[in-house]
Amino acid sequence: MKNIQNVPFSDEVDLLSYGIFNGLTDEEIDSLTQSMSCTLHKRGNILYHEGSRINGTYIVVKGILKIYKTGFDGKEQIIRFAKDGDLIGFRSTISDELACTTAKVVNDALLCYLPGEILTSLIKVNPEFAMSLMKLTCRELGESNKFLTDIAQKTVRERLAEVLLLLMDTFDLDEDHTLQISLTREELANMVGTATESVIRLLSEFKSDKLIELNGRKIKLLNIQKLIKIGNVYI
Amino acid sequence: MKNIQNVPFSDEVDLLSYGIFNGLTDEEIDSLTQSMSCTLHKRGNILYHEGSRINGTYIVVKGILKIYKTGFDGKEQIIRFAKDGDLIGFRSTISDELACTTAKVVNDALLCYLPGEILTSLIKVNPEFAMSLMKLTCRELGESNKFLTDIAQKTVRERLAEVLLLLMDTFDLDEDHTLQISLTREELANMVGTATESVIRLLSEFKSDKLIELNGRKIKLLNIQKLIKIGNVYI
DNA sequence: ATTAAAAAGTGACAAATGTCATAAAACGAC
DNA sequence: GTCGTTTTATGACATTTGTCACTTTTTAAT
Repeated sequence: MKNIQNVPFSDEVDLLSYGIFNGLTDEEIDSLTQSMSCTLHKRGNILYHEGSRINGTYIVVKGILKIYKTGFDGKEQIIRFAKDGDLIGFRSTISDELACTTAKVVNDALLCYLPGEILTSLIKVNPEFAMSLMKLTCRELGESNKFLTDIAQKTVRERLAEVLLLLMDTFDLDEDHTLQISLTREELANMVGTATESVIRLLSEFKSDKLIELNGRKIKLLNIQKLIKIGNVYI
Repeated sequence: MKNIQNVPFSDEVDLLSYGIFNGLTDEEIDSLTQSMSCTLHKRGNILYHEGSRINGTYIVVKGILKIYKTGFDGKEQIIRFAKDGDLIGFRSTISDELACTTAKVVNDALLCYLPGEILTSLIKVNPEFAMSLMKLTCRELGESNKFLTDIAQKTVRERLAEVLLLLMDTFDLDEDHTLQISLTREELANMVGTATESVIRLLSEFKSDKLIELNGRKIKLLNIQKLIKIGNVYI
């Protein structure tokens, strides 16, 4: 099992570079850094399962994870991705519920674990941090509600276009206008909320329509304006 | 315009009866009560619109509101209902974003408005309150993600059964096993995420199958076990 | 390099759901 | 109570989307 590997030098992780920790005093940062334990995780590794008890939060220092729920028939629904600087798992810790999602490593990741007591004591001691965390959660809630509405009302075609744009916003394009993240067709389907075959067919259509270019899992966006129009994406 | 009516006696509202304010000191409660302004709102009244700036939160003392988003083609998607003891609007206030939903009165409501500065100062001064509010938001986020997955993966039939059960949990049944809230077919459709006609047809089916009884907008649940099974609702 | 497993792609078809048109019923304002 | 409006209901039909079966291609492990 070399899927997880301990990383001793947690002090080399600069918490202050992540906006969320901005309001902390030097002592608080030091103490946090001491309480953290950092680990390297390989692609495919599952950090926690839906239904398990997590008592803390992971800071994503490097890498990408997908956060998904499993439907009653076993199909995944990807809720969001977590990347550098994101916190994961704190929702369950704070709400004092079991994990309602599974977190799986998509790109090899360096993660730092912060025990729940440290997190909650920090919330109680530093109101600015509490406020930041709350802001974060509220924004996430806003996004979740927006996506809920889209899934309920938009067609698969619209949602696929939207998801491509969302991936562009989240992971950027390289110099070649290619999405910096590569997902399987199934994973795309699990974001869009549709069948894998539908994604395959629609991607081919988009390709025929010169909106994108496909090269294995690499997707190059050729006509973003048109994608925005197709996806009915505003702002 | 008698849709809104001022209510002078805000001190008659007992904040402590709402769990969220439990951690507050007597002085904090007093000060909150002084800062509150309470109003009576008639059915149909809109408290705030999606895209507007709200700078505060409303405490629902009595009544029911629906919280919904409007899709790009004007169709409503109901996100949740707010009832006695619920807080609404604080998401935008805290995340410092425009309202991402509209709040409309479904059953005449008594609402108390708490200005944003009071809310944020309370968060900063009382960590226990901050924690409660965060817990609330995290739970809401969990629910939103769950519903997102359901809409993405379940059939309309399953979702309708689920929504009926959700309404049962939220608003209870009366002695007659009838849902204590009455919604139009269109509103049900806007919860389920489907067309009004589909809801009408499926309700008729449920009725034929002796799962429910219909009497105008009153829905009587005859076979909850079967509804749970149809909706694939666990726990 | 070889090979097994996973992923991508395609066609045919079925099922679910939305749309439109229209009629009947219920509701609310006056 | 009456009238106009909204809601509910129903049928016919089109469209979207999912499912299944199968082939080809890609990927990853040895």
